[in-house]
Amino acid sequence: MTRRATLMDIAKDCGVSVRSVSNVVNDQPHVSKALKDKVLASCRKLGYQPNIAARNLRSGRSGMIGLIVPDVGHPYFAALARAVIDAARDEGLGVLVDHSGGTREGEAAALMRANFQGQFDGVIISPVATRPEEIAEQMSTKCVFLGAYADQDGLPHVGIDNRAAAEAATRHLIEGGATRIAAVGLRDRDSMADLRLAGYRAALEGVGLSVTDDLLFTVSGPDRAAGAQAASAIAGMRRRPDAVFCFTDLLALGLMQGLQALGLRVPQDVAVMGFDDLEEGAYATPSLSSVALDREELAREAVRMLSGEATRQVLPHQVLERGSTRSG
Amino acid sequence: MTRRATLMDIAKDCGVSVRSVSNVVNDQPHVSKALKDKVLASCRKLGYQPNIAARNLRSGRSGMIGLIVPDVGHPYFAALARAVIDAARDEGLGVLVDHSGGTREGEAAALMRANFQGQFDGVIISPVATRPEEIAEQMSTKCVFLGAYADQDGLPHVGIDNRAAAEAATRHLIEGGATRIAAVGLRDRDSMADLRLAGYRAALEGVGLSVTDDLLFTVSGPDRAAGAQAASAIAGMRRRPDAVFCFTDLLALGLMQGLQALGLRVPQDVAVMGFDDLEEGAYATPSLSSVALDREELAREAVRMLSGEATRQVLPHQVLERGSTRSG
DNA sequence: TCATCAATTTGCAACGTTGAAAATGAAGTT
DNA sequence: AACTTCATTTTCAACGTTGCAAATTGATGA
Repeated sequence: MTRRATLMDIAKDCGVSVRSVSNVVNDQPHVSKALKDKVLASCRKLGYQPNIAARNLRSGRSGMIGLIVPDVGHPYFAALARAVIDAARDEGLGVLVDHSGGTREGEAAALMRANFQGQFDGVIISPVATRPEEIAEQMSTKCVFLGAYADQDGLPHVGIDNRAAAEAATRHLIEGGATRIAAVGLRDRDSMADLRLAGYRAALEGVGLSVTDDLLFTVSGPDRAAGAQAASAIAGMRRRPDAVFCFTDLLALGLMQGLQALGLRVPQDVAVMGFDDLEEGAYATPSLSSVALDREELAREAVRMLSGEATRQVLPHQVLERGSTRSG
Repeated sequence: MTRRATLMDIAKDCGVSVRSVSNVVNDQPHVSKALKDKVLASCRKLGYQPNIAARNLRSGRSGMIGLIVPDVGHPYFAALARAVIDAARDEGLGVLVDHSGGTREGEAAALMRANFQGQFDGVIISPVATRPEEIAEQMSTKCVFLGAYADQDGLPHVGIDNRAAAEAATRHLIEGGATRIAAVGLRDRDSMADLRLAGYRAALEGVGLSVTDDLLFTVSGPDRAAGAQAASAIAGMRRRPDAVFCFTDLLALGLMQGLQALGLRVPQDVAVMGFDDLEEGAYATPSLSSVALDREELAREAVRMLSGEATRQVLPHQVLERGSTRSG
């Protein structure tokens, strides 16, 4: 195991200056073909690999971005991470992934690590429990926020119009004939949920349906178990809803499974609408209706924003009708 | 926007040498309390953040490891990534995640990026289409292989005994009363699948059941769709199997959904066994029996192995009986 | 032939940190 | 008083790269 070759080794081998080798390696203009060939041959011969740390030190950039999500194991964020990694790759960037657990302390810790860990060329973050202004303030690198925050002016941000999307989703249930529609989601501190709740409200009020508290179910987590729990609560109601709008697909999947285990049919007894368009939802029984967005576009936009000036992108969404809301 | 503070700034501010500041920042022994206090106060005052690139250059290590999986969006690898990130964090390491798509070219490209992208302190990789020796050969960093490769001597490797696990899973189906058991999985180039197939064979032969080719289904991909496709094939068989062993949970989930859509009951008509213990399987209808391993332990072991000497760890597995194989 | 100019190549210094070893200084020993 | 010991602090020189500006080369035109 011998020392890695450096620019100087190549330079000596070729009998040229270190700087010239660097020029070749970095594809600078004004390099003669002869030099280039000679140097590249030598690089291959000696197995030259640039020392990224040195390059980073000198250039001040790292070629890496950070991605902070609540939980990479969660299907939604897994899909998001994939999209971000692909988008970053297209820009020649690597992605260091970290997760926060979705708690305030967890997010604070992840931010610390991001500040400390590396010189990121930027950080993409999906915050849950911490306000973007607060995050931007304590970060030493440019941050782009991914997801859905209402009105944080000036902070770079990519997402969809959650309120409008939730309203459209709820309206879809109404158009399917539902008249008593429950909402299931997180509430506490989660501004995304607030927006979706507002959309749900707006849809009901838009057709003169009243929103009563007994139709609102706050869940304990963003997972299937929480959805299943909501299912028991809903199945046991005196006046059972004929449709449920879940703020995320994972909740909806847990809910569907719970309802069915309790002998209710989806969508005949209860229609179910999710949000996120997880692949898993398309394969559930019945397949889950959901709100979709273009994740790849979302990721590309976020990565682009890290190096650009734009600060706010609202991407389109789409309500997908599948088995869980298909009447008849 | 002013320049970031460096060790030298702190040194000047405190009237001590740069090296002393470094000593404090790095918690070296033999630092007087007075110096330490003075320096730390100054660091806070000037908002000092160490320059990681410089540190990396000087120390020759980066505090980062690479993780290369076929697809971070795949639930199994998403869960794995989470575990690796957690394990790495405990060692003070960050994880740069990349995916290969599971093809030979994709893996080659990911390896290139890993070699180039950064000076990793190590790379953890779950190869699919490329042989570990081949990978180890072209990597400039230490690699630990995650998953299940048969007999690659000397290469650091963590996994379970796939053959034994598959045998146990199949035996579980036999003990449930199945006599005609199909196997569904990838075949091509995927040595993990080979091992599982071998285990399946061994279990059948162990009780005198013959393994016929019509019971072996090769799928086109590692996803639900492929499982659903297998379902049609199986449902349409002249002599239909009474149980199916799928080499992964995702296949099993697609299969179950497919079978049910075709009017077959699981497990009454066909019992289904998966492999991987995805959270999703526990919430399927019926819940999916599967082979489990301790992912956190797997990840910890892999990370540990990057800095250690050990080269081979076989972790225990466990067959979980759930609804999809529960008779009566 | 010589000045001019563009294309190509080079030297120097710095990026911010840490390893190695040397210097300092206080306390203890002979 | 001279010598050792030990904790603490400092000096010096890299680590491998690239920005800058200057130097060299070779060709062109006067």
